[in-house]
Amino acid sequence: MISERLVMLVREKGWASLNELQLKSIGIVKRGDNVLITAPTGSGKTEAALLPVLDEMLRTSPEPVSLLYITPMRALINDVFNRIKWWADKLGLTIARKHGEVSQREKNMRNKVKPQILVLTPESLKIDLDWAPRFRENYRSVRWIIIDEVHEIAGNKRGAQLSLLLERLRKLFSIDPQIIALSATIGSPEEVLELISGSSSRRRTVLTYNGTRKSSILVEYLDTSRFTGDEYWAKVAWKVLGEIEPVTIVFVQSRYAAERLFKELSSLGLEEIAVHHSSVSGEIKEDIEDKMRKGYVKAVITTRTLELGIDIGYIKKVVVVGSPATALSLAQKVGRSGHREGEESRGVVIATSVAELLESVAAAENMLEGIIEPQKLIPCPLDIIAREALGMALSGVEVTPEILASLARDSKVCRDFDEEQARRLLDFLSSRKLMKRGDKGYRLSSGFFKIWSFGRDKKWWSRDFSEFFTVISEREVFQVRHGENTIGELDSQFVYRYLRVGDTVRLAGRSWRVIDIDDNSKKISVAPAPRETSEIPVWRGLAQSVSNEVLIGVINVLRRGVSKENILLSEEARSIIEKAREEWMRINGDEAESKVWVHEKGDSQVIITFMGQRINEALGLLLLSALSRVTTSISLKVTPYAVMVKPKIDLGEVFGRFSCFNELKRELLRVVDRHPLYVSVLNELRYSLGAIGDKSDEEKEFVKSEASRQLLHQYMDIDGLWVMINSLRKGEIELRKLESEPPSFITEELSSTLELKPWYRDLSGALQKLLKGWAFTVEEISEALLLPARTIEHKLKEMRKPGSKARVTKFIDTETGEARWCLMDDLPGLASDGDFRESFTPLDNKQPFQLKIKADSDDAYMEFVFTPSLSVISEIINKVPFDEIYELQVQPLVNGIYRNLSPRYYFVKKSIAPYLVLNGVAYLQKIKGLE
DNA sequence: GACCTGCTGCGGGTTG
Repeated sequence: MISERLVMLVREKGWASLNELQLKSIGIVKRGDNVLITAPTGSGKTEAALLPVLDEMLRTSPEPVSLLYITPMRALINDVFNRIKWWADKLGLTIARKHGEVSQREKNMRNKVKPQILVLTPESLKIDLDWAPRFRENYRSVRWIIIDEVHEIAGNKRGAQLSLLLERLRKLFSIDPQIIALSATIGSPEEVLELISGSSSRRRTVLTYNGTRKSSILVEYLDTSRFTGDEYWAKVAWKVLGEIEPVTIVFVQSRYAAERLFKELSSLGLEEIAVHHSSVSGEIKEDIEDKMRKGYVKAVITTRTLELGIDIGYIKKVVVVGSPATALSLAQKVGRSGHREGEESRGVVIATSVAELLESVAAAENMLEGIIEPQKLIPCPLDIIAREALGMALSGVEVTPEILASLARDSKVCRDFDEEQARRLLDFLSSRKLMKRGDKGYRLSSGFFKIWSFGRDKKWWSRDFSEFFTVISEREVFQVRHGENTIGELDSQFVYRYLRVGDTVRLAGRSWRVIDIDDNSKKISVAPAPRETSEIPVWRGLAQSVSNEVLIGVINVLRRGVSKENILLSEEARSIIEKAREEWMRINGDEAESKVWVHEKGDSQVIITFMGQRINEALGLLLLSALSRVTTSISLKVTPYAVMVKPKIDLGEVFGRFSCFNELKRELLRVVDRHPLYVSVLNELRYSLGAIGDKSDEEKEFVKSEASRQLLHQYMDIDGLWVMINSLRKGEIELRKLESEPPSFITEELSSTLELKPWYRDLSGALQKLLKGWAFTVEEISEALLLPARTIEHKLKEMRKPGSKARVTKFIDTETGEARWCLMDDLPGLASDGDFRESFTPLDNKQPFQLKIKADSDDAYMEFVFTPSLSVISEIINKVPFDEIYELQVQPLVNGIYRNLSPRYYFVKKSIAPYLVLNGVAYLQKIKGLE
């Protein structure tokens, strides 16, 4: 099947023969189909794709560049480059590699010695298509494209980007290169193949190869519920220590956990172990990988970094600490072990809670059954399409709506993208000055280089030009500071979702009270706080969410017990599962039909749905919107099993409000921009669409609706929620009250989940808009904006200070005695003829009062005596030698019992001071009258 | 103290 020359080389490599996968793939690849080969790591995939292509290349000695080998990771490029180079050198083929860390010198060589084979990242391909006019011409002769580790990008925005790039390549040179994609076991191979095939006219073939390798999974339970801090880690370390058989990979869920466990294992006397995660330098990582190949280490503690890509030699065993959450992630981790033909992959999962235990068993069952989660791509991500439009313009093309629409459609990134939508996108980019109309279409405009800047005339919001080519956004963190000292960093998603001013958070081994959160500078100021029970533990609540497939598996385990034979359970794990099953059966009995249970306790309500994270997230958003009409203090927790909400709400009534899907969707869209994750989604879009700079406050409807759409798609399942509501309405699912306690693992899971809190992006802008022309109490504002009162009050106090963009002030509503806030500039209007006139009108203007004023908190008061009329007061105030008053106080001249009630006003501009003095007098006279 | 992935081209000039 392949030429003699290659066969000789296979022998020279020392291989007895090609393996089953390689033999199978040669025939299929030679047919010229677009192929997706799914096979476990270490089964010789690279050669399976490469050999038939090399064979063809030998026959035709094609022009440079004829083979593109694309992989999503730099480390993998270096690895693959060296492997292919061995063949290329022997066969007299030219080869080059390209990624961000390849030296300029090596990159420059490409134009001198043209490579027939080019190994590169999707981002480097984009650079060539957008920005390398000279080298780009070589792509004309591309005949094969191998895409390695395609499962790493098919489900995310990099996948959409690559799909668009491949389509651009086809259209640019009217070519139809053969696509050969390589992937680990995935859930939706056909769709992935379709996405990268785009408009190619070649036949599609999926080649699935499971090999002879079997897996066995041991699930263990470690009860950590009574332990915290050092004790917790000591317990985990002991457990892990007992599992290590060289070489073992131990997967944990955070870099911190990796370092902490390493320390603990070392102190237990374990030597020859290492830590591997993204913050470890590349050099050290390579050294560790080398030691693994040589068997010089006993164990490596790692995050996901060792799940990806390169060859790490023979691994005896894999240990996973915590819930694997998806069968895909478990399969990829366990697949790292037992690379010898015919040998088992051995995985041990250590669950640290009952829910984790159930999820681990379910994930293991799914994995062994081959139930792997499908890749879920956001359909039609406008930000990614915009980047391709800009990229084409950067390459000198005038982009027309026709070109853009057919590119998006043919690439399958956006199947129903029409010219009208394309025109709207291009018009929006033009309105943001990234593009402008040319003779035939849209060209690049100077605004593009203001965002993606070369360093000259850089604005504070500018990004480096090179960042234009990647869709991976920088990990955003808030810096936590106590005075001048930096305490640590917190992930922005964590902050948006769970942290508010006034909360107590645990960080760097102590408790801190949050004093201020500045969204612009991404800084949080804190002060030491006494230990409280209500503090927020940073490490909880943000783990990867449990997939629906695993959730269904959990329900099966609860109904039927553990069914697979190759899942081993420790005695303890088995009895814990039995206990959980008993509790489950106690409330559900043997009845097959689904129910939604509602359990009330005190002022809170637990809704047990078992419908998964995404439906429950949507339900949470719906409850947030419903409750916001009733109250201002809402507490909400979301898990895949249940939603907890405070205060209680009549669910039947809430669900009854919607008679069709569109009504439900409209309601959710109304409140979605207050969802804490909205900010992160929006931030990701803003740069691609140019929605930044001065006008960022008034987000254009265009950007807002795209951000809402992506948020709903990514984190919530509103179709699923509608199915649930509709089934409840039709009586197919029962809404039943649960009188007894819910199963304890559900309560346990809820208690370790953090409260979700609404977030307002640009809160001062929202307050400014709301307050315009009127005056509200904090309670009223908090209700209107769905935010806790203390957050509002904090912001308003900040906004009254000089220098604030929209200054506010507060006065007393004499009718109710409540404080009302308004825009400082609105005060004269409200005082003279608004509904609040009474609050600024003294009942008696003969009675003398005393006025006390100071410019700063340390200053002494200036004191004046006056009788209340606007002109008299203004005259007095004008004697004050400063424009900004720090504190202003009005007192009755005669001592009385209400002397202590003298109203005080802070941060007052001199021009509005007379009105506040009148307000103080009116208030004092009112309560005097009440005496 | 969630995790992971990526990131100018081209040609002319100077220096050893």
